Amino acid sequence: MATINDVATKAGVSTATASRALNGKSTVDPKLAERVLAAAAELGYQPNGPARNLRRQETAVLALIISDVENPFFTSIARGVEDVAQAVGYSVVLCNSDENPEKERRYIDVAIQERVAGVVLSPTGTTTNVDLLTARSTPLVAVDRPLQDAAADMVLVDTRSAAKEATAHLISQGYRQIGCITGPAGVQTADDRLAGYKDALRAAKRRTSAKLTRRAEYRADGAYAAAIDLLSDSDRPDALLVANSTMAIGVLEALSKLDLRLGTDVGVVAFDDAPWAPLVNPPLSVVSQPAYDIGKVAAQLLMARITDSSLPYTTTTLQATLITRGSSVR
Amino acid sequence: MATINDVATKAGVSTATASRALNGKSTVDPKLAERVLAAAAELGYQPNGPARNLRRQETAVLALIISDVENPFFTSIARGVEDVAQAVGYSVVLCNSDENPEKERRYIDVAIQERVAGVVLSPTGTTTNVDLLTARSTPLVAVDRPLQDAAADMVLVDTRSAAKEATAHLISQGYRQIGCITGPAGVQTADDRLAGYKDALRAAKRRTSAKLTRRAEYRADGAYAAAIDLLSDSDRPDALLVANSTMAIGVLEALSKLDLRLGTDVGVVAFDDAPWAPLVNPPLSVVSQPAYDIGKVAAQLLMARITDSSLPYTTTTLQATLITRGSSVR
DNA sequence: GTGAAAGCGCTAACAA
DNA sequence: TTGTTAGCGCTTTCAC
Repeated sequence: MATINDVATKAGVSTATASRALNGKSTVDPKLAERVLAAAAELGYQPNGPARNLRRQETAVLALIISDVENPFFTSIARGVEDVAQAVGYSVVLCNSDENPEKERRYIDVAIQERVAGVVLSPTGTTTNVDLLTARSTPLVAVDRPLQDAAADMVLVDTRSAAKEATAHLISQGYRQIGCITGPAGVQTADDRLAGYKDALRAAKRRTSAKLTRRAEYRADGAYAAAIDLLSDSDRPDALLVANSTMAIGVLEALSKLDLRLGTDVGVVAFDDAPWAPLVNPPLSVVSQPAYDIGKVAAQLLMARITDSSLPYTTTTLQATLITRGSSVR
Repeated sequence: MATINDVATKAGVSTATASRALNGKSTVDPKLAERVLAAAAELGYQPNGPARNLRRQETAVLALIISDVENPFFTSIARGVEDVAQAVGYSVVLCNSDENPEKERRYIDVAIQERVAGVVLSPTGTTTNVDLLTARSTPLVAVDRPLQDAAADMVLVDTRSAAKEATAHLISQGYRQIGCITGPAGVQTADDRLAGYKDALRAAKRRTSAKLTRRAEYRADGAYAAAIDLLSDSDRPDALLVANSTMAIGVLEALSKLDLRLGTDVGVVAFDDAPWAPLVNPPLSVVSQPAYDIGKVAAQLLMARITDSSLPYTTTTLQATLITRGSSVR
């Protein structure tokens, strides 16, 4: 493994000059610079990242800790973060906390230990402890879910009013008993979507009933069980607001299992416009969240704060849009 | 930022002892060790990763370079890799090459510069240059797609015979004109699936015709265009083998656009058992690849080679399984 | 514009 | 069992 010393020797200059040339500093004789570059190429020189990072006390790496790599919503965020980071020469390391606070904590530790330049985090809970990050003043942006009074920028979606709008849409389509399947209590997006659902019922002077709402992990299987439970009742709901697209899969499976027709027997609107949503029969109505933009904005905020740590903390709230398709029409 | 020196001072020992205690070496007096640990906790000590990596000349990090984060097939692989790595205390950084050889090269550079312990790569092409890795003897495992005579383990899927089996299934179901939509030439999985398709036609003494096959990027939009093109012909195919699940989305959109009924008008079998596959109407028949296991095996091979670099290179070929559902039945 | 030299924080000889 | 010390590869003063 050629080091910068080897390159310097080969080019007949000091390591200092080699370093300057390799980093494109202007204060170096073009002839020398060329010799250094040539030597580096010839030796197949690759800078030693750890050494550089140690010396510089900083890295050009962002950590992106998301709660579920297998959820298209989060991978879209990842794309947004990555595109911004790439453009300014930063790398992104993706860590999957799997909705597991323990794993999340481990990855935060790793991020600190590797001295990453900044962290984008979709917290597993509002109580996620980011003090370690704050203590070392590692820039942090929370996405999708807010963090209780943390020193961090946040990029959120106005998911409560989106849920309200979606529910109001179901009401306007003539569904009478509208239920809701949402995520675990304490997960802000889950609570917000449930709240928005209730907002709409209240606005329409409908009674809300605990019998019509279910909570489950943000996964297909939990949603499947919840849907079976909800829809097996004789007084079953005739429409459902579903809190994300993985859950929607479980709900649609339940419908099919119970021989209930989507749209006709049970209207459905689900959060997240998964690529397959238009393909089911009838096509699935969704609340489309601007996932890519969330990632993009988050990365921009992070880069800005890396450059200038004195910036005030901001919360950006993006809008979601209701896309009505056949599944919410009688 | 407390350093190990601060911890040592606070505990009243030398840095060496502090280091040993922190790393759980047995050769240290339990009393002292305890004092060190207490001091570390009190100071909120977090080891400096770059310094440690520089000194140790190794990192407990694996790089996983995949060609599409938004494809469930690859995220399943990621889960497999991650689970194995976690279990032995390694971190995984996920890099998205986006089927772009340029990005792929950049990430390989990053992996080398950060001196990762090993790389799992789904190469964008067979010609992907991994010489840099080989030169520094960084352990490498290629997944999904083979690498031409590279010093690497490989974990592949017998996708050619799976394609043959899927096509034979379509033939047995009475489809007469079977077409194929596959990925770009030069991408081994794309070529293999096409070859398997032809194998089956040949075995059934059917003529193969270039008019029935199309190539496109492994994306929904490309497959959509290809399907529209293929199915608009008066002599259109009455069944299609589709090379992955993102493409399947495009194909199903095309079917719907052209008002052709899945299964009845056009039988379809697609690669990859996406979570939504059972939900379309009729449910989509698929070739299910053991993605999670690919990742798991790859990580195990990598860990083994990190431990013992003299191991012979192996190629593991896993089987795919045909899951027939309604979309391939008349 | 260039070089000599210090030092980032850590681990691992080597000595005691 | 513990401490002293060198040095991983790099960047960056500082002096010239």
